[in-house]
Amino acid sequence: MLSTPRLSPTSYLVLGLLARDGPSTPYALKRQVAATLGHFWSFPHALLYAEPPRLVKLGLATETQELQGRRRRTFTITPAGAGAVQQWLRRPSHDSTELRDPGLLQLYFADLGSAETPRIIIREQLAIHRAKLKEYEERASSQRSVRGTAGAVGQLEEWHGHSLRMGTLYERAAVAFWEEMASETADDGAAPGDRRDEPLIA
Amino acid sequence: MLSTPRLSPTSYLVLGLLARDGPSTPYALKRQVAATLGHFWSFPHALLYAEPPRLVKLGLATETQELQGRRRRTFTITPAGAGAVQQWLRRPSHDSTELRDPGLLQLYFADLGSAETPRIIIREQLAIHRAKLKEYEERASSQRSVRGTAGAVGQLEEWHGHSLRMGTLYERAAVAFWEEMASETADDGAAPGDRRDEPLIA
DNA sequence: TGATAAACGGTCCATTCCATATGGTACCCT
DNA sequence: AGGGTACCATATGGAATGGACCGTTTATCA
Repeated sequence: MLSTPRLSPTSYLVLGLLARDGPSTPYALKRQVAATLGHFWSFPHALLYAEPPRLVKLGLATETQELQGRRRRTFTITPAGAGAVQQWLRRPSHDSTELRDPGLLQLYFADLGSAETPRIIIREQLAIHRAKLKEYEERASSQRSVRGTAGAVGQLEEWHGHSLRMGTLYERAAVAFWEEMASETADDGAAPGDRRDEPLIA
Repeated sequence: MLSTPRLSPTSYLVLGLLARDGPSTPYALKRQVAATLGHFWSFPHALLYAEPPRLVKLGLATETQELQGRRRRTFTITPAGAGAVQQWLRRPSHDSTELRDPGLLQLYFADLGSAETPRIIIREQLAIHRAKLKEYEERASSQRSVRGTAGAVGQLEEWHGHSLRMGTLYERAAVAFWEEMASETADDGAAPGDRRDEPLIA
């Protein structure tokens, strides 16, 4: 019970989804993830097929399988699994964040290029993240308007908004990051007022 | 020449370090990385031993080996390798960022816990990132004072400062992120004008 | 001085991850 | 019924991961 052989982030992802959405097939998990966390933390679908059986072996979930047709396997969280989630939520994650950003890597080596290289890289990354941020925010606002008309929408909508907010917040941080880089690098003819609203068009 | 079978971020990391620091052993690469990018992008050392030979096979580096003692292998970038780096620096990285943050994952499932769970998680993450930020900034300032006394210090110091700035900027973004989360979740006195951010509690 | 420990430098291995290919199932349309 | 296209799932080969392990050099101290 206490000596679970160390659960991975993937384990908790699956357990969490099973806890929140109820019994699910791996395919359902895959779609959930793709629509939410998948935007910035890629969980390959093969993983989401491989993880639930592991959880079953640990007694944290159970499995039922269709006997005809697609023989879909549906996984259900057990009390032990739910307990593991609760325990995890109470235990602060000291494992440090992995930020694998190709743009950051380029910036790190920007001094190997020409004098304009840093500015070019920064401008590019800024454009990319602003575009993504805009996309999130637009989707969020359309979401809101839908909700406005429909009164009490199901939990689905609710967590959808939840996940969108995560993406939004992350992209907002990224934009802030690159803007800071831009201002630090705006040596020569630096920005006069505020160039924050440069058109995003490539 | 153009049809290199797709170089990975790891490839460019190694090429970039070879370009900047000159001929290096895998161990030297490992130490460089650990002191800089490794803070937020873990490259396991085994990778840094495996990658250079691959680059040799592609003609982007050459290898020499000590014949006695530890039989260290030293790798040197070739003109083709240097060209690949330059080309890469000019090509914007559209591959999206991977942000693998256990804290973020917990936050995503915070509604499965008790009412205080979100606040606890946010407070924890904020503390963690603030501590790291402080550490970076302190090291940066001690760095500066050393440089102040020594006049023209070598390039080593320069890129060291460079890398520190990266860590610093990243942590600053993280702190901003979690502060934003904190302010959004400071419900009890909920946001007056804007209810978009309904409390996460189930 | 010699013995021992500690740090250095590197390799190897079991496991997991990951992307892609591929195979089966259900539904839709005519 | 036939065939096209989503949908759903697994298989597979290569890479990444992280730790154990091993030889070399330097430090410590009796």
